Amino acid sequence: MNNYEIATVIVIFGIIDRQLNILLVKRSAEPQNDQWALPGGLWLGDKKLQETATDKLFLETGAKDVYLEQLFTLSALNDNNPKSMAVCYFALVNEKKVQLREEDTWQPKWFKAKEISDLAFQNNLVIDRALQRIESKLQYSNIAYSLLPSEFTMRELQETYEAITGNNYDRRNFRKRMLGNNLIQETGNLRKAGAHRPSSLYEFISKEPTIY
Amino acid sequence: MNNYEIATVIVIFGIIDRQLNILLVKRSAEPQNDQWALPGGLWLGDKKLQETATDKLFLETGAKDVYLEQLFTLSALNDNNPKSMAVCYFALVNEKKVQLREEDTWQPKWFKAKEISDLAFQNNLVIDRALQRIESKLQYSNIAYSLLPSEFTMRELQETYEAITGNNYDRRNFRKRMLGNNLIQETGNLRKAGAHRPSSLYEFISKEPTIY
DNA sequence: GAACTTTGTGTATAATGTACACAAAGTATG
DNA sequence: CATACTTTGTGTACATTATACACAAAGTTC
Repeated sequence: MNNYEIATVIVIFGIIDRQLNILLVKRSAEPQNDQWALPGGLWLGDKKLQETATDKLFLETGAKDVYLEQLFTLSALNDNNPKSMAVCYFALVNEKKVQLREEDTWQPKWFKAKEISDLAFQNNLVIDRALQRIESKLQYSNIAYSLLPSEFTMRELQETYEAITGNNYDRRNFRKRMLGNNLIQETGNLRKAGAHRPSSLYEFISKEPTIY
Repeated sequence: MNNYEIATVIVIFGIIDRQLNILLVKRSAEPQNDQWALPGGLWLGDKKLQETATDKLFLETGAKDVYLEQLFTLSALNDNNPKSMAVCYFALVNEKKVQLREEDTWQPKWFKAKEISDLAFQNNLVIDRALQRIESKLQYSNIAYSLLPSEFTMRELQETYEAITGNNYDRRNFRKRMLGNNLIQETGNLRKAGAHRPSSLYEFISKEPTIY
């Protein structure tokens, strides 16, 4: 009777070498065979939308309990089918904890966010919106917890922020801002890491995703 | 083969007597017969999603070229059908320019936002998110243009803001803030309206919807 | 022309954000 | 084991922004 084509699409962010990366997979099917694209899959209606995205995220990265938020929904994603639509998400994962899927076709790979261009299926639009969203939420929410280990140094936190926004912050002011936000606290532990004063370790007070 | 049920749902805001109102329609079909609900309709895939919402908005209110923004997408809106989903929008209309549809069943009616409760189909969730979104966008965007006539007094603008946020602002500081935002400007026209000094009229510099 | 009502404006203070320099706590080296 | 080295940790002066607050201006009404 009808031929709706409903997909979920995820922009998965990770930080590698102080740079914001996005996970892409290579398509091994028409249309757009052999092109890199955002991971995603069809929604069959057998579970909730968000679960479909969560499952896909786990499949590609093995990541669980990470920050995942809906971005928006696009129609006519596939030019050939006006009844196609995509519900788009973005997720933040700690790249070091992640185990990328290793299989035949559709292998995932990290790409620097700044260097991605000319993807098919409006993927660039989705990425742009995801970048805007992550940057603005960084200012007032705890979403960075999902990119970092449970304990981290102030410097690591700062480098995470800098990777996302592209700015450089003053070390002293950054510390004041973060501690003033009441989002993180000292754990009491120290980390000795070289010929210098050891650093205090911090943690996010809450790891509940902030919705608005 | 499949039985997807894809709907668009719109939270239509208007201001009446300095109070934020939301347009509801009464259902005249099962399920939830005779209950008030957010206006919406099925997406048939014959046009883009946003157009479906625009058309529905026009049908209910006669409003065109108003601010309309996507909120988010919900699955399992209809408990009886897991393959149902709703793409939710919110819109801002100038209540005085609006001509509500007057027909048999499904007649629309304004309700004060604060007094709405216990709607079906997760409608309360949708309204909550719409309220959060409109309030936060008000702070840095021009979306209020859609609630006001093209020329308005500073007081009318302030009352609009107060109706939405529920706050009272200092007249002088509000004026400074608004003029500092570079969103509005004087038109040069005055309005004489009673036994007092006439008021300058203002307009939004741009009426392009601000996306982020 | 006196009373009344709303519009329009400036200034002092508080709060916040930004710029910036030096001491503290370790390790490595001779 | 004293000195050099490197990164962490902290305080203060300044600029910018937000907030509180009072009086003159421009009309209408009586």
